[in-house]
Amino acid sequence: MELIITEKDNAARRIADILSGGTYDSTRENGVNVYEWGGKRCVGLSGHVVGVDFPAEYSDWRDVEPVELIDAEVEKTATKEDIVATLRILARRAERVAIATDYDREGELIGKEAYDIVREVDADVPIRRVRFSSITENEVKSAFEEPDELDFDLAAAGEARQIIDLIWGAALTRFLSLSAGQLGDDFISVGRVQSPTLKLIVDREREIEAFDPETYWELFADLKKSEAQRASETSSGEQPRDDETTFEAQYFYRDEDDNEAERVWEEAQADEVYETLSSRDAATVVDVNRRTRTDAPPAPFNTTQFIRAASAIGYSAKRAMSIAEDLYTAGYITYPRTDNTVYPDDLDPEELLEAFVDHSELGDAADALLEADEIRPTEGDEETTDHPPIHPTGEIPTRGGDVDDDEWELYELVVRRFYATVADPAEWEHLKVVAEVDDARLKANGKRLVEPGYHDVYPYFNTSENYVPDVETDEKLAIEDVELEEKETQPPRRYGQSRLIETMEDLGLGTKSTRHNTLEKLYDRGYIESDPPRPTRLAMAVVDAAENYADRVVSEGMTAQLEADMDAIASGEADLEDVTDDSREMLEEIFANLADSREEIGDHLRKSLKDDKRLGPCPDCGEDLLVRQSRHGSYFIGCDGYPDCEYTLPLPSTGKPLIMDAECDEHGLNEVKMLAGRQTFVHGCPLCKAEDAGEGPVLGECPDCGAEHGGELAIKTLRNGSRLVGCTRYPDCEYSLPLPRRGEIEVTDERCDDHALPELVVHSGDEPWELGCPICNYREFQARENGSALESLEGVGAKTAAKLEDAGIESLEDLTDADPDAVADDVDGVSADRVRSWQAEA
DNA sequence: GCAAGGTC
Repeated sequence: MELIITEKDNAARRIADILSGGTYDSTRENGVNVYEWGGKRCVGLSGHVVGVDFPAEYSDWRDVEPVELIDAEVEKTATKEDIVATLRILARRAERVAIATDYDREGELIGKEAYDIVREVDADVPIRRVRFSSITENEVKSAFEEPDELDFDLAAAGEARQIIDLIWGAALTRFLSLSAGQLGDDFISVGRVQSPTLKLIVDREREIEAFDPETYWELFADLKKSEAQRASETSSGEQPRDDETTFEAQYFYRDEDDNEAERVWEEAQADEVYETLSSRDAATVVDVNRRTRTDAPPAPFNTTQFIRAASAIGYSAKRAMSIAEDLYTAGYITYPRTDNTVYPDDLDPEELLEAFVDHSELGDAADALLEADEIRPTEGDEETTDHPPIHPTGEIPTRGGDVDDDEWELYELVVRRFYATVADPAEWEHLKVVAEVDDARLKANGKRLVEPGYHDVYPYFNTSENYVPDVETDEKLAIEDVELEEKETQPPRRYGQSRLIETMEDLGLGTKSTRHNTLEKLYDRGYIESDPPRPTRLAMAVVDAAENYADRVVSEGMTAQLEADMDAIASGEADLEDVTDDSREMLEEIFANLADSREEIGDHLRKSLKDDKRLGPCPDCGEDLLVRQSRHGSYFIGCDGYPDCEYTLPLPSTGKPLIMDAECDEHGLNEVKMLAGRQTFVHGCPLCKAEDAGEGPVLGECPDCGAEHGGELAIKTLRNGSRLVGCTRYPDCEYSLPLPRRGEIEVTDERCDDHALPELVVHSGDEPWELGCPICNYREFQARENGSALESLEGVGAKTAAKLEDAGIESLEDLTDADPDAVADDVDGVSADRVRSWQAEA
């Protein structure tokens, strides 16, 4: 039996189809598809099925100094066990093996991983490598007729990357996370690709923050071609429409470098020009310049250009790729992850166009394109072996049936881009007119699309025209209206997602398959927010720290060097050990410098984390109000002065709060926006909102003002639907407690011994849960949020603290009262002696 | 619970 191994199931099925002439049988082994025919079996991997990692003894972040990771062993372990197991079973029965993974570096490494798995069960079976850059009958068949050998050097280049990325990423990520005490879900990550990408965003933000706007003036005049002149030109003698004779011209002058400049930097000078222009009735045309420009059709889609085009019609990078993935899996478009911008020879554009001619929406354009004498597609700069550029397969989905509207929209984009690549160039006519008023000059730039060319089939680019009438030199134009506009220079704009992805590609950061994921990662890590992405203070602190101590990891130079090293490994000029050893040495040096600065770095990071949550001063005590999250996931605003100050404000139940720059005039608090995808909305000042609260059932006396003024606590519902327990004397008394965002709240008859408030039960989902007394509930939460006091003890981290809490020891007091032996029995990995030493410490 | 790279 011959075993054929591909990179993914989809490719396995298509190759089986081609090689078997459609006669293959499909079976499942271990939940993995296997395609069988005439003595052959074809199975698809799922990309990498093994991954690199450190041995288990390095997995506890607190027990291992990050620097130790540098020289730790790096193991390969199966990450897709079912596929690895299936591969082993199939390999045992194979007499020959063909590795048919993707034709690029990572494909070679994935092939090598499969090779190693096969070799474990059979040391002798012949293993060959077949390479093809698109899954078409010709390419696949000829590849299998001339099998080649696996390129072990190329695979080793990929392995070097894996090892270096793991060591640098893990060691520095752990160092920063530990220095700031950010463990668990909120770790602070660093990596060869994510950090330089983050630095791009942070650098731009620094420019924006440092930007100092300057005032300047621009002058415009409406010029009108005289009626008489116009009439004499129009043979029919009919009056032209007014908007066809009037056009806007802008004042300009020559700067020191003899370039045309429009901005006037001195007000006095602007006024002077304004006077000149206003004092005359007419301007004289001194120059007319007409030229035609050819506007070439765009190159075929690679991943980046597809994302860019999708983003121009309103799709985020993530959404665009997810839809492209679905269209690919369903067979409507080719593989969406590609660097290639040159169609392969196998692609017959005419044949593909013919597939569309009968289609109700896409047929006319295809018909028109087929009328051309010769069809020659455009080519981009990048010709690679990985996959063809993204194009339609010729299989057309039905709109509203096979695909929904969004999917159709992106499908149509891919089809029309293909159309554009085989369409004619467009032609523009540019007309530049310069007119003079005394020594002041005005110019107008007109443009007209004279040959729409590819724009007819690809309507996604801006083709708006700017009308300037035909005029002749020395012609007099009436000055109708003069305007002087005061403007300010603008800071540079933030990068949008697609612009970032393009820049990453230019800098060589990430790959076609990972760039959009890297952006998502930055969002997940709390480094960027909103779209276009804006960096958080945390992001700025992380980039600062990296720039100061590990410059390499925030520089695109690390990737450039790694690429060069990988090329050297691939060509046999270097080996994996040389390259990884050098890299380890560099990281050792970085850690030598980092050692003394751990606290300083941690302080800066912690401070920035707090800055990201700060809204302004607490109206009760003046400390900072911070956005916090309750144990149940809902957000609210609490005071940093807790427990001395128990001031809180509620937040809406939908979305994740984003603190905006805008401040409330009345309370001096930053306004809040709730990020919830399409339902994102601006909540505004949370204190203003709280003042609109509606009241529900009364629970009992207000602990703040009840004794003195008779205030009572009630469940209140705000206009936006969020709830809280607040005082009936609000706004005179601002005492409040948070409530969960979801579920019905039941007020039970049982009362809390400490606070005399009723216990609350929340009904949401299947199981009602006991919230208990709202004061106790909030105190418990605060204890968690502020970190357990137990963590202040020598050698107690979040994990141990949690274990102690589970055993009923929730405070230092509980600990000193406890019997050390009983604690040691209850808590795994804690000895009675350790408990005694904590008791002494407490 | 670290990275980046495949794939879903």
